[in-house]
Amino acid sequence: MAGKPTINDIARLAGVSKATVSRVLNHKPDVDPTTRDRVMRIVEEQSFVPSITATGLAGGQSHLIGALVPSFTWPFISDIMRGVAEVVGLTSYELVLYSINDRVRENDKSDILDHILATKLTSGLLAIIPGQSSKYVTRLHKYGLPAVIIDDQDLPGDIPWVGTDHQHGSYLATRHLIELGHRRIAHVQGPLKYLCSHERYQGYCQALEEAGLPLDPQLVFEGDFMQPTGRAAGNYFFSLPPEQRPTAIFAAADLMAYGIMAVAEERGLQIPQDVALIGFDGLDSSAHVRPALTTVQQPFYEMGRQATELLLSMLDKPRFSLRSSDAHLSQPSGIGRNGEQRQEPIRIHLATNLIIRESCGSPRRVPFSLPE
Amino acid sequence: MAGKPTINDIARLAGVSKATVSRVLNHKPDVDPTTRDRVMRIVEEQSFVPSITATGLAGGQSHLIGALVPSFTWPFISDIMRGVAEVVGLTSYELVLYSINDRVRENDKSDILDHILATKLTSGLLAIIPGQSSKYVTRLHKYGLPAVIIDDQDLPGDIPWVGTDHQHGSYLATRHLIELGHRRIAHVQGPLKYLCSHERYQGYCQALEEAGLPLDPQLVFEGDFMQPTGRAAGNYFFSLPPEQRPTAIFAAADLMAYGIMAVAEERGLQIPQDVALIGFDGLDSSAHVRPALTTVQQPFYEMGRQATELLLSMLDKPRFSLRSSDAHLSQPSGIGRNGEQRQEPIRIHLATNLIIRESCGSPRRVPFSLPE
DNA sequence: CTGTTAGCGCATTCAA
DNA sequence: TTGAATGCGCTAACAG
Repeated sequence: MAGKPTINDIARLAGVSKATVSRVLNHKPDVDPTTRDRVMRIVEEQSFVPSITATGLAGGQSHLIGALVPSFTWPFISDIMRGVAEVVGLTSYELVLYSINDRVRENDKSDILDHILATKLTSGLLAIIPGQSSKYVTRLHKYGLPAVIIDDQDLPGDIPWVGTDHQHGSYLATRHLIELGHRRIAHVQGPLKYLCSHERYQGYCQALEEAGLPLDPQLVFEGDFMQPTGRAAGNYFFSLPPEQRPTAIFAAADLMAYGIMAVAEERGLQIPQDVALIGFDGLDSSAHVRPALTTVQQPFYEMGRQATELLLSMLDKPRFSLRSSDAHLSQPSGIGRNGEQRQEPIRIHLATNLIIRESCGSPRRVPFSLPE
Repeated sequence: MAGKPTINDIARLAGVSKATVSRVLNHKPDVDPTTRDRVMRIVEEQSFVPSITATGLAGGQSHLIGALVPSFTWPFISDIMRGVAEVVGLTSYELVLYSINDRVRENDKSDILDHILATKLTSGLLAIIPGQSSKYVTRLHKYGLPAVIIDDQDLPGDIPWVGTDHQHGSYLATRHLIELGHRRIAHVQGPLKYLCSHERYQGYCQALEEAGLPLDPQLVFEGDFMQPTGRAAGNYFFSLPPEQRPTAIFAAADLMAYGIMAVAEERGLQIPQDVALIGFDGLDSSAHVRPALTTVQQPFYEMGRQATELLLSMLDKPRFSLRSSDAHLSQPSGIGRNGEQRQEPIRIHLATNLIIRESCGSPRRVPFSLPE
């Protein structure tokens, strides 16, 4: 019995058939308690763990879930994966990592999904896949592979989705600047090919509108979430004639805010005295830059958790129960544990958290009160 | 034939037995070229991909490799995983992620390894596991699961290892400071429970000694790689009487260097004018802090690649060949493709790269020449 | 060179 | 409540 004990060994040692061992292992109801105990004792003694491979083959359920991640270039992928791993660790599932190479062409993404579908290794998929590519995931879902999209996507598709409430987060950030007394607030957008960029922009607009402030197109700049476009935005805004210059900037990504900070320093502008700044994402490093950056924190870890729980519940494992959560379900109606009668796709929007630090400063001028 | 075609379908369509299909798929030599072509055509037509699960079960080789990662809290895990994923993507293997929860107690790490061993899901393991815990990995290796340790470890064990040449990297950094004219160079160590902390310290000592500079214990401070201990070190060094104060600091981690920068700023000290600073790790963010941080860049991505290639070669897949590399193999003798006659464990030390930026400044005083 | 026969380790019938 | 048989999709040993 060197190596790994098999179900046969356990059956022999316990004096029962392997069928019975299997029954015990799978918590079948119809097992004599005495027999069950005897089997369990041997199982523990031998620290027997059934082979996932064989279980998968025989049962048709692989007990593996896949995670499709866009390489690891984005810092928050780590946080999402922490959440995913945590939840998966609580179950008998294992996690298979599919990563999209950075240098991959758009078509290849489709190939990867084909591959995932073709190998049928995993019985469910968590997809962190930005922008347009998410449409490929929809196809998976059609072919019967349960999938959950995390955060980003093209259009609200017909596939379960867990992500951030981008609009509300942006609304909070912009509103905070307004409450501090700012009236000329600029916004650096993310790339407009991403839905979330629009959503964040909407939040910005919403706050302005609510406060009765005009939306000045001159104060809106399209970036790409990365530092260099932050610099570009900074240079643009800071070159505006003084009276048209924004007194505050809301950047749709912390990295872009860093770029603005760099430009400000180069030009001798003080943050927050000369211009207030708020970012979006809540990267760890934002607490460490100087001045520390006020930012809208996305609940990445929680996103990973919830998405995994959702997927697991779709896989319909009775031993796993979806925890009550603080999520805002956009469709509060019954989740329909069994996929059959799911009428509308589940979409979970997680709340953001505005972390107020130095970069947005204290109230300036007379803070005017907002409409309730 | 809805769903996924099986090897039976292919066999029928091609008019051969499944054994033959299997032979073709596995590139067996003894197959009639005509037959091979015919089978391949059907395989492509049906875009048939054999089930990894079944292949594993039948062949005893799971075609899965595991990656054990210490949660994702360390920023460079991402880079390592990028390298790993890249190489795995080139093969027919898939990657299973085992992550060690942060909150896990030391014993639980052993449990995870037991779990990995017990489930026998993967046929090889890549372990990124800091410090003491690596001893558990050694056991895996004993039980016949090929494993490669990435970077950190307790003692030079008897297990294949791929990591950074910490000592030489530190040597380069310290030497650079010496060449810039510094004579009082402080060092902030990593936690001494990690071997690499000692190695980095040794590199520091080596450079001092080579330059005939005294090793002043007062200028050595034990940190823990994190920012707060960097602050502590900064406060300590900057409180020293002026003539005992270091003119340069070599921190064994970028994060600790950040802490020093923060303290310097608080005290009105200029970097690099008042004190030069070099970090270790080469985090992306180090290029973006102000002043930009000179640092010893660890080849994380390359580490991931090489470790994976090494593991794959141990798994002895003929279709995969270990690329020639720029690594310094500590044991240049034949690697012994087949595990049998491996006399000594393979240890690959990858070279670091000193990235010179603003934080260490230009030469001060009269740069004195070093012994060749 | 190729087909046939056995399993790999387990879950799931079907009888008993 | 349990045991015996059958098969998941594939590889491997054996013949032919």
